[in-house]
Amino acid sequence: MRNREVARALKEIALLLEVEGKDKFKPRAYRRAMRAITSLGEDIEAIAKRDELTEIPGVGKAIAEKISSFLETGKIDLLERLRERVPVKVMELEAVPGVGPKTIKLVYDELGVTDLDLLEKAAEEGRISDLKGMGKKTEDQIKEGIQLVRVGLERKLLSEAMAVCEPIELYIAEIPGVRKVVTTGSLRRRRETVGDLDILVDAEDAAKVMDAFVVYEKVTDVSAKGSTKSSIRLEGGFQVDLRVIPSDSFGAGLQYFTGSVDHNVRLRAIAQNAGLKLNEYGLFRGEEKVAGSDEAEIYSILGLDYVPPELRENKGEIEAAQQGELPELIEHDDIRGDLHTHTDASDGSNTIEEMLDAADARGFEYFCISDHTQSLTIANGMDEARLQKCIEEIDDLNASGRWKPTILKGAEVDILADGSLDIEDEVLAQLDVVTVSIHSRMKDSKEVMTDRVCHALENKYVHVLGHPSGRLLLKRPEFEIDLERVFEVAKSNRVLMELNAAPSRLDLNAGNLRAARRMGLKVAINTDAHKIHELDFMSYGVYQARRGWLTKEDVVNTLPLKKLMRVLSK
DNA sequence: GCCGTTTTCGGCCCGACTGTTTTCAGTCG
Repeated sequence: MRNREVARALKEIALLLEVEGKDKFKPRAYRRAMRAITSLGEDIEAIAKRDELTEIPGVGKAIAEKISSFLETGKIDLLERLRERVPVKVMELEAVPGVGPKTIKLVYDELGVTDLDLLEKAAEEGRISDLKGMGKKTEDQIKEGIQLVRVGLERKLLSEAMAVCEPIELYIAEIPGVRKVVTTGSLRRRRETVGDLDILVDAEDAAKVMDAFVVYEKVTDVSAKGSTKSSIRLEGGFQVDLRVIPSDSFGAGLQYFTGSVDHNVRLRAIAQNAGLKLNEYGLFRGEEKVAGSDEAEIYSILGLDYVPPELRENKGEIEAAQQGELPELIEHDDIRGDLHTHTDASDGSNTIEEMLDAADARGFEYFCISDHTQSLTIANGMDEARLQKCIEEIDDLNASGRWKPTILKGAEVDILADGSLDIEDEVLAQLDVVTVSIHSRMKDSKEVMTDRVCHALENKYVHVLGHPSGRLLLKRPEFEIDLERVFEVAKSNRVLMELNAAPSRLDLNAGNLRAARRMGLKVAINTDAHKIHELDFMSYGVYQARRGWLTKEDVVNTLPLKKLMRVLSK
């Protein structure tokens, strides 16, 4: 996937145009296209190949040509020319909090600053505070910002962000006079990774909330404190914004701060066309507020069904909501079991009994044990003989009647270099759920990888393709693979796609899930738990499924056992 | 540069906060 590279190039063009300062709408257009591509979820090269770049909102003929050029040659003429005219490392300067295009232009024009080192030098020498419109405080802020960039402000996994968020929400909830605390932004939309927290508060006394918020124990820096809005940084640089919104505007605030930006821009345009105005305080006709306290009411007045936060990405949810065609998204309670878990028979941490106790405690109706197979030696993968023993052990455990969930016999079988499997068919034939996964040769070319996976899916004993894209969020990109072809082969061989719920994977991504759904493929949401507490990853899987527009009907582990077994008996 | 149930030309989201300003520009979300 080269989406990120393309987005980066467009952003650099936008910034350079802004620094040049000739036209302020052109850079805005490039930024809009950049945002659309960032949240695409589908491989932009595939879209380019289909000649459908201009279907991306914000991408017209001119930008489409530049994207094509970038994909083919790695270059964009305009960008090259801009870099010559404005030889400034805009991307690294822009990363400094508090520094935007205008500041970049100023320090470049007046001080010849072209990169982070020169910016730091200028700040250290006090030359920035001498500039018009700049002062000592701004200079100090820039110095601190440079340190933050150097430390590396990165996004957090959704799971980590939620772990940071929870105690802060509790802390705020206990401030006297606080009526409601909701975290909005990308966390509420359940994005895979989160850059900062946006907390919304309904309280009697805003000032009291602000005072308490900025002295939260883990605060290292207060970057803003006003009467309704404050920003802090936590240890490690994670930013948390807090807003206090009046009760009768709380729903509008929720809507506004949940975003996404593009979803909100569309919504405000719909309001405008209806002679209304939408902002974080409410929906207004002239001076009169027609909605504000209730988020759903805003959608309703604008003629839309309520759009769940996970869908608010301007990816067709507005149109669907207008036509009453939003899918009824899967809920956590729909899940009846987990089809991919590990025990200490391979690289899991808990015994099969411990895992079963945990599954029982979670009220599962069925539970599949699927340890690794022999090629994954590092994970103590099983050969046929050990797997055979496992199968017999599970028969005994089921017979014991000790656990409520029916224990399903499974394995996570390795796909070898040539696409064959590392366990003999006669053993696979005895398993209830055969999941196949790639764990090796992840740098294979797209062609080879796609052939490998498709070949594996043609084995008649295979039920599920595990973590189909192989990515590790913030760590490892997806491997090169033509998922569209994989989906087709899966469909004709009645193979299910896994949505791996591990928060570091969330594999498939939302765009892939939608594509799979469109093709009529069924999905299994699995935790891939290696420890008992990882069974709780299921929530992240459900969030991701919702982001991928999946309904209960699209997900096989919402089925009662009998129906599930019918799906699995190919 | 993009886009259109007012428009193929003429618009382009907007409010809070900060800092450096006596009334506003820049950044951020």
